[in-house]
Amino acid sequence: MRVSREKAALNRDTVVKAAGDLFREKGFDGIGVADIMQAADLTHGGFYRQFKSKDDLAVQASKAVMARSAAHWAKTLDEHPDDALKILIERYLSTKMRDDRSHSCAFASLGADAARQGRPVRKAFADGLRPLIDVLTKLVPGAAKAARRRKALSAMSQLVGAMVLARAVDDAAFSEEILAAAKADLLRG
Amino acid sequence: MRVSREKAALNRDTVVKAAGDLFREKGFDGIGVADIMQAADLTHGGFYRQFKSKDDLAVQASKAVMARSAAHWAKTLDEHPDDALKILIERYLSTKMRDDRSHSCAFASLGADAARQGRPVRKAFADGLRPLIDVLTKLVPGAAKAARRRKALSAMSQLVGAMVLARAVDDAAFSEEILAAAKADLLRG
DNA sequence: ATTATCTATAGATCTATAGATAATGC
DNA sequence: ATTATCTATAGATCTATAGATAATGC
Repeated sequence: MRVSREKAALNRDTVVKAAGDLFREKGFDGIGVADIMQAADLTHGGFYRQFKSKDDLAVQASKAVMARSAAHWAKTLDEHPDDALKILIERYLSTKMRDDRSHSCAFASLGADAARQGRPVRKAFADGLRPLIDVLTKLVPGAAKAARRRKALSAMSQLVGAMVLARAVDDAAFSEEILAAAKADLLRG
Repeated sequence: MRVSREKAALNRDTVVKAAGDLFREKGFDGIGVADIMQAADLTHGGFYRQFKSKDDLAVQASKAVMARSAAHWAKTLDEHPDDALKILIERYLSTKMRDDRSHSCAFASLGADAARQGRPVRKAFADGLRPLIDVLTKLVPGAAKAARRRKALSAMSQLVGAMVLARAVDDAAFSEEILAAAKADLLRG
C-alpha cells in the first residue's frame, strides 16, 4: 500500500487540488474530508498523515487557489500589456465564471466563508489578495500610485461583489444585468 | 407546555430572528437547528411543527433580514433626502458593520452561501435585492433612469464586495484600506 | 526500519421524527 | 379535541484516531 515519496507528494497535491475545487463549490463547511479524499482517489484515513486537520487543508487549498489566480493575472499582464485590464474584467465577470464555481475566484466563492474561519485561513486570504491588488494597481489608469492602488482595491471589491450577487440570485436576467452593470462601470474607469 | 396561538406566533418570530442572526454569523451550514432553537429559548423538537425543514427556515430568515434592510434604506431615503446615499455608504462600510456580522447585510454575510442553496433561498435573495437596488437607483446621481439603475447595481456590488474582502483578511490596516477605498470611490461618484 | 495508505471505529454532531404532555380554544 | 412544545431517539454524517499492511528507502 505504501507509495514512493515522490508519489506521496503528488497525492498530496491531488488532495489540495480536489479540496480547492470542492471548497469553492460547496464552501468550507459544505464538504467533508472523506468526500475530498474520495475525489482524490484516496481513502479517508490517509488524510491525517498528510494534513494536520481539515483547517490545515483549508489553508493549503486556499493558498494554492489564490496563487494560481495571481499567476494567471500576472501572465495576462505580461502577455497583453495594452488591454490586460479589459481581458481580466471580462473574464472575471463572464457567465462562464459565474456558473463554474469550482474553478473561480477564491474571494467570490470563499471570501464570506473565510471571514468565519480562524486566523490562519484569514492570513492566507490577506496574503493571497495582495498580489492581485498589485497587478490591478499596475493596470488601472492614473498617474499617482496611491490613487491607482485605491482604484485597484475598489475594482477588486466590485468584481467580487458583482460575482457574489450574480450567483446569489435565481433570476437569470437579473444576474446578467448585475454582471453587465459592473463590467460597464469598471471599463468606463 | 402548550402556549397560546399568539405566543406561538411570537415564538416563531423569535426563531426566525435568532436564525437570521446566527446564519449571518456562522453561515447556513455553520449552525444547527438545535442551537438556533436554544438561542430562541425553545427545545429542538418543537422546531418541526413551525418549520418544514432547515431550508425552509433559511428562506424565512433570509427574507426577514432583507426586509429589515429594505425598510431601513427606505427610511433613510425618506428622512435624509439630501444625503441619504452618503449616510448609507458610510454606515454600510463602517468597521462597526464589518465586525458585527450577525447584524449586517445578508448579501455580504450570506450571498456566497445563498449561491450554494436551492432555488427557494436564491429566489428570496433576488426578491430581497430588488428593493435595495430601487432605493439606490433613486439615490445615485444621473439624469437617465437606465444609467442610474446601472450605477445602483454596480454600487451595490462594490458595497458587498468591499465588505466581503474586508472581513476575509486578518490584517486590520489592510481591511480598513479596502473599506476606505470603496468609500472614496463610491462617494466620488 | 520507516512510512504512506488502508480498514475500522470512536465520539460528536446534525436533521428529522415519534410519542408524550399539558394548556388552549371550542 | 386540538395543538404547541417537550423528551427521547433513529439514522446519517463528520472529524479524528488506532492499528494493520505492504512497499519504499536505507
